[in-house]
Amino acid sequence: MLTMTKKTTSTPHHHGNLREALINAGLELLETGGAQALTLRKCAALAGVSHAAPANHFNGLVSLKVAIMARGHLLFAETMRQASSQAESCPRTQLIAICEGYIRFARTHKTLFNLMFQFDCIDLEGVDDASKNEKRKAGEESYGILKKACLPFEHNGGNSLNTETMVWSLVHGYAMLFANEGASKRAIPSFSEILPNLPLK
Amino acid sequence: MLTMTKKTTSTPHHHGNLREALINAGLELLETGGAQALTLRKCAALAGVSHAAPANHFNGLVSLKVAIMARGHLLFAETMRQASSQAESCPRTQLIAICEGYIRFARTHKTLFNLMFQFDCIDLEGVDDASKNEKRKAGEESYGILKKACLPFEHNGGNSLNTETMVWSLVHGYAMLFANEGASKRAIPSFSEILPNLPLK
DNA sequence: AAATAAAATTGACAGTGTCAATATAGAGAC
DNA sequence: GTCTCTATATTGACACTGTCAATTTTATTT
Repeated sequence: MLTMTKKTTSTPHHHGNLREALINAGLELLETGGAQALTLRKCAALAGVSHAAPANHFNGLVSLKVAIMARGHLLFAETMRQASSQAESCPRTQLIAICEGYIRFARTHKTLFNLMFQFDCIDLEGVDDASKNEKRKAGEESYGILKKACLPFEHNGGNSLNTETMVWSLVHGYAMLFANEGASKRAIPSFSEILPNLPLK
Repeated sequence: MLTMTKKTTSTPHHHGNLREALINAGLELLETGGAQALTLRKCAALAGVSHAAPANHFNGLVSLKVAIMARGHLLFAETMRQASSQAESCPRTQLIAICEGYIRFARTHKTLFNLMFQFDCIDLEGVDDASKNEKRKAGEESYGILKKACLPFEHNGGNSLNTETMVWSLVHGYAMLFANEGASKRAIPSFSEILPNLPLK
């Protein structure tokens, strides 16, 4: 008898889907224990496997981190999409809402946000292609939301790249510098107060 | 006989000035080997002492890192001061020069810059008071340069805090996002192109 | 010169990432 | 159904890390 339509994407061998489980474990450790709690061995333990099991799915800790960064960008994009959908359609209102989503994500997921936008970029030598591709794709998705919201505007000579770059720099710097509880000593202006008046196209 | 005028700030015991040497070693390791090369044991080895010697000067690795952040802010301030002194006195020219110094520092000292502006703030519980104070003071010094350059301008209702916050966010985000060689694929606008036109007071 | 405090050393311990060797489960071929 | 073979997971080891306790060395003070 032909066992037709047998699952081609069958759950692998022992665990089921360890790669996914390790990413989720990493996210959880990051949220609860901070950056230094993100450990290959802790992820493995949280997923219920031995300490060396992750090696079958990630070429070392860095590859897992890159996969987590990718996952973070998906959550990031979702936060901005949600903010956009709850705001009115006026271009400036939309842009502000998305930026506030940006900032809220940074505030809510400090450690993940920091990992995602690490400045001294992770050396991608030796990182899994899967993780790298996921990160690139998810990064483009999240950036695309901001980019789209900049399209109605014009800034410095009609080059839309100028607007994108200005807005992205502004919101990213604001999120980095002020989306921390520690900075609450000073009365920081809201983002809408520092966003320059952008003329519509 | 009175041994008057004996050095009150005498060089301590064995090493001479191990605290300073450890900070310098940390800076060097950071520049040459990246973030993960900054290790208590490597610093100790580079300073020529045993692996546990740093404990006499820093309450753990985090305290050393905070001291290194402080030192970084001094270099940061120096870079911006130099940029300022080499530019003409026109307010906007001054501001742009200082911001370009900001960006140049980020580009030149990627890992140090990242450490200095780590988003998920280092837990300062248990950090040496000396390191904490150094960092606060040096941070105020570097920020003061930018702040001063914002004074001639007015933005959104005469509140100078708005101008500072806008400019700082903008330059910091720009430095974070684009002061990396990896981002050179796209043609990024220069900073002066994205700095909005700020009316003078 | 003796006593005291500061600084550095040594040794140990629990974690960490990573590698090699081994065991095991599932997939496909017959 | 059985047999291979590959993917996956385990175990054990290694070097390296931060940190602690005990000890020794050095400098200052009395």
